Amino acid sequence: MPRAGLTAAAVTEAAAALVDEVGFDQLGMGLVAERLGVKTPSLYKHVTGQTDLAHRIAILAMNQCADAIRDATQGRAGTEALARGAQAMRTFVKAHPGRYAAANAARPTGPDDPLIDALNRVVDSWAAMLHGYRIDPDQQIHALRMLRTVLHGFASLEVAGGFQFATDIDDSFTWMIDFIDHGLQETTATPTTSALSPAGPHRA
Amino acid sequence: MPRAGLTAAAVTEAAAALVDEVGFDQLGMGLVAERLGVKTPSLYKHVTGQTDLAHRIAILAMNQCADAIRDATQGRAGTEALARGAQAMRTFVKAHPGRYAAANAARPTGPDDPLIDALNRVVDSWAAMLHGYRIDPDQQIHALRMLRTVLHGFASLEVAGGFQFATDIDDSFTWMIDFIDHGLQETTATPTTSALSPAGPHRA
DNA sequence: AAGTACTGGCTAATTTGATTAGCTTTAGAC
DNA sequence: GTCTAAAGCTAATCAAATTAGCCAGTACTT
Repeated sequence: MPRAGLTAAAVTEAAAALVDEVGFDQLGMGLVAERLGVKTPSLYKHVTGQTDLAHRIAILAMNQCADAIRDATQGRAGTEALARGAQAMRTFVKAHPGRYAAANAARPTGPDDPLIDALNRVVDSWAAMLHGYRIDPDQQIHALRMLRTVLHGFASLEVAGGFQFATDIDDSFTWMIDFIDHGLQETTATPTTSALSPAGPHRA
Repeated sequence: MPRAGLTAAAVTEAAAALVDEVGFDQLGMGLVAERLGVKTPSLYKHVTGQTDLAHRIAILAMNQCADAIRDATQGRAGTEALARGAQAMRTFVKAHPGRYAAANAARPTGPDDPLIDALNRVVDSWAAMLHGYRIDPDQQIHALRMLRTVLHGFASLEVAGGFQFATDIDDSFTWMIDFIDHGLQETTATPTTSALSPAGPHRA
């Protein structure tokens, strides 16, 4: 009987494809093994267990997501980079809902977890997109967190089927990104006082 | 041997308290039973199983969240309602991370699932908050989705420990809400052309 | 080409946790 | 006081992950 010739990476790929189809919460060693034409215990020669496998899917997902964003924003800046980066992110998540869910569920195991590097690659891409906006350095961190919040929030809600009417969702997304874009431009252009805090964040 | 006097609601409450402490992914019938001073199989007299229990936690969570937002925004409008409602939401999620996670994981079982009502109560609150902004009816849906996106995204990232530096997170949140508030005011005030689409969403 | 060590995959056994079956006794109605 | 429906219990069942230990295929040496 010939061998399957598996490897940790191959198992991870198969599992990632699986969760994209059946949902992350349906991940099981049995299903992965079946898909690879192998018996369940064989998987343990390549991954230490289901937890490890989920963690590997998360790393794969974040790196692929980072690649997609990088490719989409290469050589662009400001508004255009934001629009393309955001679209790339959303497209990736819609195409790979299961591995995105895995990425959200994963927790770094330590300070040198490759998952952290992968996450940082994504965040760095967004930080780069913001450079085109000449934002006050003090506000960079807040703008970056808002970007993460918005992109993660939208992807997360959409994947979870959180939006009632499937129609118009594309419109809502571009509307939202446009809203952010306008606001970011005003952040530097128009000193304003805030109604929420005495000296609002929109000051230049 | 006296009875524990349990009920479906009591089991749900105990389970909700449990997941807030140990995390939603640690939910288990054994832990819930132990906390109630009862043997595991006894729980099945009140809930049909773990899936049902998680679903009940989700409904409880959404209703409590809706209550919190309603109480915080009663009689307020516009900027103030937005600021208070958003803070109420965030406060609730930080106090009850486990049940919020349960709410995110839950899927409605049918068209008349109480979970849908609970979700709608939250969304309605936000829609009410937006009324203070005199937004073009065509854009209401987009603004509402943005609000959901932002509030859910932030809560979700924060609960997951997604923000690296714990300091400044309060500042980031108010900054972000302030950013949204300014943008929403401009949405009606300043007709603008969009860089992303020929006729942008910021038109009046 | 044969020998050999390593490694991948298998079967069988173990463990953990959810769920079900069936019994016993309480709490409330009459 | 008795009677009935339901609450809680113990014991049994089921499903899925994981572990133990065996055997064969691969690759490397000579």
